[in-house]
Amino acid sequence: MPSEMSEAPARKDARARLLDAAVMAIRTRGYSATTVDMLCAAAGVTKGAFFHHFRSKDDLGVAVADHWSEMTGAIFAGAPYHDAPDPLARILGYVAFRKALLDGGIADFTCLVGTMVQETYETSPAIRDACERSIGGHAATLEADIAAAMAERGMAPGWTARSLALHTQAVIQGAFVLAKAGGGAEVAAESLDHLARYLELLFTPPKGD
Amino acid sequence: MPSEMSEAPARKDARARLLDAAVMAIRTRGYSATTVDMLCAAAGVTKGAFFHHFRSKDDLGVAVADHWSEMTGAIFAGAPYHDAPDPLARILGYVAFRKALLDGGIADFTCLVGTMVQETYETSPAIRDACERSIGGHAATLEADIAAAMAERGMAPGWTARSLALHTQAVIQGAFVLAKAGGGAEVAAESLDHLARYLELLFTPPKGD
DNA sequence: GACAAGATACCGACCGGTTGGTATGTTATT
DNA sequence: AATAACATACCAACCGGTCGGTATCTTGTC
Repeated sequence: MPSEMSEAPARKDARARLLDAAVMAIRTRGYSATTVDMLCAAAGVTKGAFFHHFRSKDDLGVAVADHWSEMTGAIFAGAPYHDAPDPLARILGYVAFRKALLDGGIADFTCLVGTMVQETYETSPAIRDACERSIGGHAATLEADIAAAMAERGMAPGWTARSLALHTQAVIQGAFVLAKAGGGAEVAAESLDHLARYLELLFTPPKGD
Repeated sequence: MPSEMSEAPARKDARARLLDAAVMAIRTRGYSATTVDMLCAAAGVTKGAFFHHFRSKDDLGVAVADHWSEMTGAIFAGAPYHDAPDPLARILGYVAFRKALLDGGIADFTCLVGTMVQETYETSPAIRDACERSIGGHAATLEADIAAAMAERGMAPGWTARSLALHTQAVIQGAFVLAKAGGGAEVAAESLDHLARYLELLFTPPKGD
């Protein structure tokens, strides 16, 4: 089997360059408006190379969603908020980390799979499933901390750790939509502030202990 | 000048049929993947009629966003939650109303302008502005109730009525993204439950009065 | 109220460019 | 010499948009 970490081939291979180009192009223009030709131009390869590595445009869509899962998985796995001893601090640290990520242009901080699934959920089940894996898998990394914070307080609320983890993702995805409509990261940041406030209120007993 | 409410012309005119077709097509497939030809086929008109009423596809995009604003504006203006005497009850009534709207297929309850702005925010300023007007205008209908609930309690928090109104829209938009990825309305409904819980906690003093 | 004149609504064939995709090379690595 | 990794050339279908034309409705004038 081909080793992924063989000697550096001087330049990244066409497949990796196409995936990187696809991430930015789709975040900027969406999936349907991103053409194979512009991907090849951005990656500096020809169409022959594209269809050597991907059977179809939809196949690229699935691959880029998986690529996105790996990219973001590495970023969040290496983030410092995991070091906090208190589960609630880790959860709030996650939200603060996401807020810190709201930097640069809109295409630089918005979510590839969130954008892609809006266009393809009905027409391409394979892409939709890849997007669901990406979002669901990321939400799962929060679930343990949420469950720990609940157990620490002996909470038995009418909601589950999973539903709260998914809710955080809903806020984040929605914040991106508003940022695109309103033209800036500020609206998104304020929404993340509300999310952090909700989490604090949820895990703070109504009467001082 | 031609009266808009003249004798019913037996069938809706082509422009209205095209706008209705565009609402469903774009909610299902997105803006870019929706072609002028399929719109004409769905509306039962020809391309000549399309370009008689709209200068371009983007012009249709702007018109359908405005059409959406009018449609949803009428629905929410006529909804019963406005009758509650308490401002907080009206706010929670709004969230409950939105939850009740989560019915039917995904394309039947998701947001046209939220979908459209994700694809066009960078490439079509006119469409993006129309989507911003739609979302911002809808959020503004919540702002007065939020401000009233704040004033009623003498609150002076670190957030504004507008930011909370926009946050509700972020949750709703994000819930739609998760519904498309996860394939159902249940995830969206649970996120709206979290939103309602946040609003209750926000407007409930931490100590019993 | 008859009638010319113009505006409006709509049709469907057509156009140049673009689309995703293919067939067939050529080159580099093992 | 196999095989993977590309490049070149090409295609049929489709894309948004244009065009000349027609039917209908409105309006002003006598």
